[in-house]
Amino acid sequence: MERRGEQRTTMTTIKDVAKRAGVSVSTASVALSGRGPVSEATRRRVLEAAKALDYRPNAIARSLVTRRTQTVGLVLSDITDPYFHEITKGVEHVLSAAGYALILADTDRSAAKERRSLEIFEGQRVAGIILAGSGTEDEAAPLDLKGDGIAVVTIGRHHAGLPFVAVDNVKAAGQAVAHLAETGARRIAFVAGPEGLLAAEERREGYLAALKERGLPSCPEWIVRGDFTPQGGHRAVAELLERCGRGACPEPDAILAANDQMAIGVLKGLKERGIPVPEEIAVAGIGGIPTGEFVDPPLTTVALPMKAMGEAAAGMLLEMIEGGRRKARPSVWLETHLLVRASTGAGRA
Amino acid sequence: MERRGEQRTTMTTIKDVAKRAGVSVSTASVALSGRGPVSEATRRRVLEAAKALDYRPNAIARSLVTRRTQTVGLVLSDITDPYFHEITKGVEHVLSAAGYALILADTDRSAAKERRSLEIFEGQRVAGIILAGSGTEDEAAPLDLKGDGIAVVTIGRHHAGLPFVAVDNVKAAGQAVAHLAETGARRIAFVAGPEGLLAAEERREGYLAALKERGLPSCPEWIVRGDFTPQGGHRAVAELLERCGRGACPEPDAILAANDQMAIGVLKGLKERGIPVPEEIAVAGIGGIPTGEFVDPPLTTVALPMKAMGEAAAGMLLEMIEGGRRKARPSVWLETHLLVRASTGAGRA
DNA sequence: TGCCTCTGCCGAAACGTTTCGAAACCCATA
DNA sequence: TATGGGTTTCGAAACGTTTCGGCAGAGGCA
Repeated sequence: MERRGEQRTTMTTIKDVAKRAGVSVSTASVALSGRGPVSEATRRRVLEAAKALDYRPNAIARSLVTRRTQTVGLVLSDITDPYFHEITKGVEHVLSAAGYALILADTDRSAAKERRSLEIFEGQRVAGIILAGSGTEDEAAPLDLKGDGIAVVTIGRHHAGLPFVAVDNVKAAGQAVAHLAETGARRIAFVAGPEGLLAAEERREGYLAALKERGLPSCPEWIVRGDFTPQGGHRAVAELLERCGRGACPEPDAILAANDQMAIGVLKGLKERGIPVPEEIAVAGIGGIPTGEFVDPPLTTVALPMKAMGEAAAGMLLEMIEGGRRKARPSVWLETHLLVRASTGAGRA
Repeated sequence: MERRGEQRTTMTTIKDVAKRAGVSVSTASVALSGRGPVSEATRRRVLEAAKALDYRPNAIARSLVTRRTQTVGLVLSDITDPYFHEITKGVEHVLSAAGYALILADTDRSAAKERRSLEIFEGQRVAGIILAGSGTEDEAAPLDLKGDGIAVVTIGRHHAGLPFVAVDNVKAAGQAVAHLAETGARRIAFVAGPEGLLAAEERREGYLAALKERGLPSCPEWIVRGDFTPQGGHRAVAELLERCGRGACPEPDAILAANDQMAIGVLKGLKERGIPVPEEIAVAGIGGIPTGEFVDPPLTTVALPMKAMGEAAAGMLLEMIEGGRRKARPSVWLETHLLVRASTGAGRA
């Protein structure tokens, strides 16, 4: 029998309101929504009754008949990653201002959990879904959604054949390399992100392209893989210093990390070894997370407009939901900008 | 007319499944939920049909008739504040494992937005609500919820007459003071949190109590108000150094900040002034946010078990929802623990 | 006065489920 | 062949809304 909970949700219904106001249910509905013609007198009576009874329309019943909900789902790969905080904030602001509820799902970077979350969203009949964070494998699942009338927008997954909000990661990495070069770096190492992750690969590509473009030397030993965490950056710097110098490659005079989190780990690693930053090795990241300002030395980075990305994605989604098919859905590229701080700055040759 | 969206959600319904399997709707329902007696043969046919049609039960319709949803709301005051990240993660994990959807609301520390979020939650008929982050004013609104059968658990708001998960902030501040004293500090300053915020006041109280208990001097000029942000901590240290030394109070030899964010701001301020930490002034925080490990010097802090708090709150809520009135609802206090790092450590007298 | 139009209100149907009581079926027993 | 009991299936009602067609009454015009 599986006798579960007693959630006796006996809140007041529109029927109660109608009775108290002495009108039919349909009239009450019309009066409350202001959708049809009602005399001023009854309108007032209904509103009064609703207030007196503390009536709260049942969104569930409403959705059932209108076949439309005021909820959207946000899927992200790890709510603990600073990258998502501002995104989430932006999304939440736009949605709640429009009267939508935000359902959050954290996939822990697991494709299975992502799939499951999407199923729950479908069950809830969300009006739309925002996919943030990186599908590595399994780009098929989100595509399935297109079938059943759920609007989808992705953030930073511009390859999936869905409308997206993104930044140019190739260019972002290029900005960082350019800046490092301008401050005198000649041997720039790179701490890459997790394999197969789109943003990570693009930044790597941008790094290599920028080296070539500027005629800077490149060396396979200067590229070491991380996992987008500070711990990963910390390990990476150990590996980097160990393998360079004794092999064919000389030690780098700058390190670019594919995200800020790793850059912060790099700083910590260098400090532990007593290597002065930026005098001996300059360090830069990509991301622009708030913490970067407070580490030592403060971190130079290429800032991504995260909050704007969240807002843009939510805005696009709302247009798609409320505008129906008529609205075009222009994906958008947002600009990144260099944030120079001390980790590449003063004291440098 | 306000002609809105075209969200034509024409997904397959249980009726389609029933037709394909050649049974009635009610039989299909029973077969799918495994709730009543069905012959093995029809059960299989129904399941097959459901799979073939990619049937996804409509949670909305289900909720309407069962008068029960599988959603819970989480209200927090600022999703950007690291304090909430682990909490949110813990909550999400427990809920999604139980098949519940998490609706997120960010109040931006505004009582009006909190009230509005709660109204939306009521409209959605969430099964339960978790209130994290600090209601300063307006503790009445959450209490109203008790009326209409929505379970409520608070995190860190143990004064509101609702079941709660909390830490002993007084004791936490005491732990920090004790540690500072043990490392030789005699003149401990305090960067307080925002006025009226419960956790902030308790930590302040704990700081004062601990000073008294250990016979350490206290001085009103050593207490300066912050706002729980790094910028606030940064400003606070400026104010502190300005007002002390020239007045009646000597300069402090340690600073305890009411949260880690402010402590990080304090570190930055001291560094800018060339004051060595911990040699001249030791610094500690309360919170245990990840960033603390990566600032310079790494921050000593009293760690709060944030993820466990989220998990505990979600667990309690589920018990209340599924267990009905029978279940007792024991509020819980979780333990804090000191995390010693360099900001109070080596190099100290 | 009679007819028409407009305004304001109402009843009923529908949305997609679950659940409950009753009908239908099967087989065994009398 | 009837009766009975147990199993399986079915039909209908219900959940709380919105929406649509229609109906009553008021007012305008001839």
